[in-house]
Amino acid sequence: MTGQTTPEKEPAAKCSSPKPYHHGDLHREILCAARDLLEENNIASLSLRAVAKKVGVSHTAPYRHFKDKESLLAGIAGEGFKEMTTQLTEAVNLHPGDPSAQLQEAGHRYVKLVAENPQCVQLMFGGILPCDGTYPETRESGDMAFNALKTIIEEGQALGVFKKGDVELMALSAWSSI
Amino acid sequence: MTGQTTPEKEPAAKCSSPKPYHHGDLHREILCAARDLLEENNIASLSLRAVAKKVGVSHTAPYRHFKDKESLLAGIAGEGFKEMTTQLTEAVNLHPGDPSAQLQEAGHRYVKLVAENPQCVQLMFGGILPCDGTYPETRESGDMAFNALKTIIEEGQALGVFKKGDVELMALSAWSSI
DNA sequence: CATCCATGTTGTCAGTGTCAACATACAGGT
DNA sequence: ACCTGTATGTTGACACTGACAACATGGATG
Repeated sequence: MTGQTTPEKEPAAKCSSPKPYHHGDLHREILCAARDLLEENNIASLSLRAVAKKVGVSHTAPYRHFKDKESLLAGIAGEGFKEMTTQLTEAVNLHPGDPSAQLQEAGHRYVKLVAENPQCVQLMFGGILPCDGTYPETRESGDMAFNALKTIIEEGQALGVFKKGDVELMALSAWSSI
Repeated sequence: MTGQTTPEKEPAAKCSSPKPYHHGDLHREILCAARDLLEENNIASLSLRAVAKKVGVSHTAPYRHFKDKESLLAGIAGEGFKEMTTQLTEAVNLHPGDPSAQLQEAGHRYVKLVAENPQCVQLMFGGILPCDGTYPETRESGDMAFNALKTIIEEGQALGVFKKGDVELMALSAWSSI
């Protein structure tokens, strides 16, 4: 094919990956494939090699994007937290000025998220990953989701809808009870 | 009967195992060793072979006592629940007629148990094991612990110390918040 | 055009879960 | 006392896995 224009690659979804080199954003594709395989079975039976095969690369290719298996898991958890943040934010935007409805909507969306991605949620909250600073990105994403929840409660207190009290503690309570 | 001519074996702790054949209660020794190794690292890095080596048997010996690795994990979780039931019961007996103190004591003991056996607790509540009837014995032990907690709350309500309400729900709340 | 480095592949290794085949010793019937 | 079945333990093997080293490739940069 002489008229070889740049091998057009699919838009590669929505992620913010700066450098798609040879492959079209392998990092993202691996994350997606891993997430799919994770939900198909369980965490223990997720293998890097299966992920690589699903994406269509060699069995060590993932090591160019994730230090080891746990690192990949942390990546998946991070995506989960981002998704959760999105849901919480949408819940807020859907009911402006009504923290009570926001909280209910948030709860509803959370249940749905758990129902659809049980293994991923397990990964996020199951204590499989170390909670220290081993995976800063994952931790950051988790904090964002936590803050989104805290925001709802703070707003509710400001408007007198929720009882006053330690926001941190209340958020933590709601957080842990899920 | 020349008294106990049978080769004297150590009391083998407190478990109810009827038939120590060749080895002296391998089933129990495997459980103990597995629990130790589990706490030394984490669930993912616990291997049957390491357990077998620690006990001093061949790498397939555990298969005579546990169907597979998950089954062994379920056994460990069961032991954990039994231990928890013991702690809850002791908390009750320590403060007869004072459900409030019972609950506090129970909480105290629970925290201690978590601090000393984090991996085991993770196994019990982390959702790693299937919650359906796959491991009846484990489930039964778990129910016993749950009932022990329920008992405290019921007694508290009967004595007017705790607010009335759905016992099941309150217990579930306390249960899940830990 | 030369070079570097991020990316991807091949080959390899030790470790793991699990099974089949075999060995052993206790139990109960005869 | 012997025979025999069965619960228990061992040896050997297999496929799979995570991880590493060495090598290949191609885009970016000078």
